[in-house]
Amino acid sequence: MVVVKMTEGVEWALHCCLDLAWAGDTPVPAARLAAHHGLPPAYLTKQLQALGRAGIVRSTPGPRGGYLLDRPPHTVTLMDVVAAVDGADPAFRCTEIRAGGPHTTRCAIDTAMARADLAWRRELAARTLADLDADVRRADPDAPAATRARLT
Amino acid sequence: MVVVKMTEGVEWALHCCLDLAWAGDTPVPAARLAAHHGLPPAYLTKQLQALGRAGIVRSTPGPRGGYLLDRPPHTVTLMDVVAAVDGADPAFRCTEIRAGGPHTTRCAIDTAMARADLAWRRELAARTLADLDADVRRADPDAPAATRARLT
DNA sequence: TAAATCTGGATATTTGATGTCCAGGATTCG
DNA sequence: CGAATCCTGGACATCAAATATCCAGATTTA
Ligand code: SF4
Ligand code: SF4
Repeated sequence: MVVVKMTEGVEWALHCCLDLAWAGDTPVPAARLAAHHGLPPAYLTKQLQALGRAGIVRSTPGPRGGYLLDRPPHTVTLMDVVAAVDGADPAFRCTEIRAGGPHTTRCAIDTAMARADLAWRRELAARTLADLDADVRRADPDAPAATRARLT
Repeated sequence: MVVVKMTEGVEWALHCCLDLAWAGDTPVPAARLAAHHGLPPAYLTKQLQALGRAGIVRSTPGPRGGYLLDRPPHTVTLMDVVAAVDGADPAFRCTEIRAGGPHTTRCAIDTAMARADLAWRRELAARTLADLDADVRRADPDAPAATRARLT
C-alpha cells in the first residue's frame, strides 16, 4: 500500500529544471549539468530523458547541443516534475488484505489514504518553477546569473 | 530526498488496530490476527511491537493473552499509526547537492517539499480510528460484530 | 567525414523493505 | 511446581526497487 514515493531523481530533476530555466535558450549538455551537481552523468541522463518524454524539457543532439527547458517556468508545476520522474502511478496500490475483513464495497482505510495523497499532490501542483526561481532570487539575487555563467 | 514513504506494514497495522477496537477488552494473539488476514505471523509481530512501543497497543503474555487497543479509538490518528510503524522520520532527507548550486541560507525546493509533506501529515492527523470505524459501519453495520466473533 | 551529443536498452550494484528464526521471559492454568 | 501459551528482541535471509554503469545506435554541427 505504498502511497507516496519520491526518489532522489526528483530532486536532481528539479535542480536541473531550474538550471535550464536560468540558462535560457542556450542548450546545456547533460554532462555539464551532472558535473555541476557532482552527479553520475549516466544516471542523470535517465531523469532528463524522462523530463523530455513529459514535454518539460527538449533536447538537441550534436555539438553545441544539449537540453533546454521547453515550457515557460510558470507553467511547470512541481507535480509535473514528480510525475515525469517517478511516474504518475495510480496514487496507491492496495495489498488487498481482503480475507474476511470488513470489505463490502468500499474501504475506509483506502479513501483516507487517497485523501492524504491528494492533499500532497495538490500542494505540489500549486507551485511552479517560477515560484522556486522567485524564492531563490529573494535569498540570493546573483545566484541565477552565476549558475548561468557556469553552465553556458 | 525521499519525502514520504509508506510501507505495507502501515496497512496491516491499521487493519489490526480496527480489529482490536472491535475485539474490545478481549486480548487477541498476534497469530490469530495474522491468520485472519493471511499474513506472515512472524512479520506482523514486528508491526504490533512497534504499535506497542508507541503506546497505541498493549500486550499481555501467557495463555489467553494477546494484544489490546490501549487508547480510545477516537484518540488514535492515522498519523499516529504511520509514525509508529514507519517511524516519524525527519520529514525528508535532502541529498545536499550543494556543489555550486543556488544555496545561500535556505532552499526553495526544500521548503516546497516540506510544505507538501506537511499537507499529507495534516490530512492523516485529521482522521482517527473512530472515523474509520464509523465509515465501515455505514457501509456494513454487521462487519465489526462479525470480525469480533471471528477473533475472540 | 569527424566530433559531440542524445536515445534507449541491457545489466550490475546498493539499499531498504519484507520475511524468517530462535533464545529468552512472562503469565496462566492444572 | 510444571507445562503450555504468548510476547520480546535481536540476528539473519530474501526480495524488490532505486541507483548506477555501459554500450551500440542515431542525429546534428562543423
Ligand atoms: S481494507 Fe481492503 S481496500 Fe482497504 S487497505 Fe485494507 S485491503 Fe486495501
Ligand atoms: S537545493 Fe539544496 S537543500 Fe534544496 S533540495 Fe537541493 S540540495 Fe537539498
